[in-house]
Amino acid sequence: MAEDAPGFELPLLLFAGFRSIADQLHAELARQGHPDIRPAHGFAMQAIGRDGTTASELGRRLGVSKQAAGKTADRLAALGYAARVDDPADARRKLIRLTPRGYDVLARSAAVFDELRAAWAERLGEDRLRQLEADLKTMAPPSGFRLDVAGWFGA
Amino acid sequence: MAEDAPGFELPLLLFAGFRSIADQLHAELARQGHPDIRPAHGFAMQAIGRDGTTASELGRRLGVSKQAAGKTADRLAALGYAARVDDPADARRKLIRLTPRGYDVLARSAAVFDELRAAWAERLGEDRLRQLEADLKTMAPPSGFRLDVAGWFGA
DNA sequence: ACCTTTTCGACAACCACGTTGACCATTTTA
DNA sequence: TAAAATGGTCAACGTGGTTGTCGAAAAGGT
Repeated sequence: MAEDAPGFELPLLLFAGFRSIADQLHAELARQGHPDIRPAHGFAMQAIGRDGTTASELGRRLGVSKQAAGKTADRLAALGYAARVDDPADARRKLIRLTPRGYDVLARSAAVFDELRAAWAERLGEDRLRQLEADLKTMAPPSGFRLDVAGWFGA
Repeated sequence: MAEDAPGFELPLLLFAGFRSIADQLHAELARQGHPDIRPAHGFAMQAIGRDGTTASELGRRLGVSKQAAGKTADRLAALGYAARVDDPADARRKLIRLTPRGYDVLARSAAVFDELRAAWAERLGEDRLRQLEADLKTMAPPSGFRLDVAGWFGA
C-alpha cells in the first residue's frame, strides 16, 4: 500500500499554491501597468475598500497596529494608489481613500483571480477544485484574515 | 446550479491553510521548549540540514543573497540553534552547523507536521487529503522552494 | 610557477514591514 | 465641564531583505 506523504509536504504545497497564484497575479498586473504593486499592497487596498477607512480601522482589519497601517497608507499614497484626506466630520480622523489608480488595481485583480481560478478548474476539473476549496474551508476558515505576513514570518 | 467561488477566495484559502499549520506547529514547539522559533528559522534550519553548509550556499538554497543568509545564521547562532565554525579545508569558508538544540527543533517539527497531517486526514479522510495534495502538486510543484517570504511579500 | 578570475565572508548603507511607548488634538461620556 | 476614549504622529528599535565594496583565499589558465 502507498505510504502517506510526509507531513512537512502539506504546508509546502499550500504555500506553493498560494505563492504561485500571487506571483501570476502580480506578473499580470505588472503587464497591465502596475509593476510596483506588491502582495502586501493588494491586501491593504482590499482592506481599504471602496468606502475608504482610517489608519486605526485599517490596522484593525489587517491585524496590525495603527502605526503600521499608517505607514502602509503612506507608501500606497507615495505610489499613487491612495490618498489621505481630512474628515470634515471629525478633525481627528484622516480618511484613506483609493485613487482611481487604486480602484483600477482592485478591478484588475478581481478579474485575474477569476481567470486563475478558471485555469485551475480546467486543469483539475470544477468538481475537484470545489472539493479542494471546501476541504480548505473545513480545515482553515479564512476568518478575519490577519495579513501581518512579513512580521508574522520573521519577527 | 451553484455559483463558482469568487477567484480571490482560492489564494486566501491556501494561505489560511498554510498559516494554520504553521501557527499550530509553532504553538506546539513553544510548548515543547522552543518559544522563540519563527517560521523563517524553521526554513533556514531545514536548509542548513544535518551536514551544515556555508552562508553562500544557504543563500542559494533559500533564494536570498549570501548577506541575508549570513544574517539569518547569526540570529540562529544568537538563539543557540546554530554555530559557525571555521572550515579547516578552506580558510575562506565558515561552516554553519546546527547545534543539538537545532537538531531537536528539526526532529520535533517533523513529528508535529506528521501529527497535523494526520489531523487533516482524520477530518477529511485519507483519500480526500491525498487528492488535495495531488491537486496542489499538479498546480504548484514546490520545486526549489524560495523562502524569501518576508521580502517577497513586502519588499 | 605565476597571474587572473572566482568565491567566501564581512562591512556599510539602505528599504519595507512590523513593534512599543509617548504625546497632542479632538471627540465622547459620564 | 472634567475625564476618558479615540485618532494620528513621532521616535526608537528589531528583523528580513537588498546593493555595493572590499580583502583574503582558492582555483584556473598559460
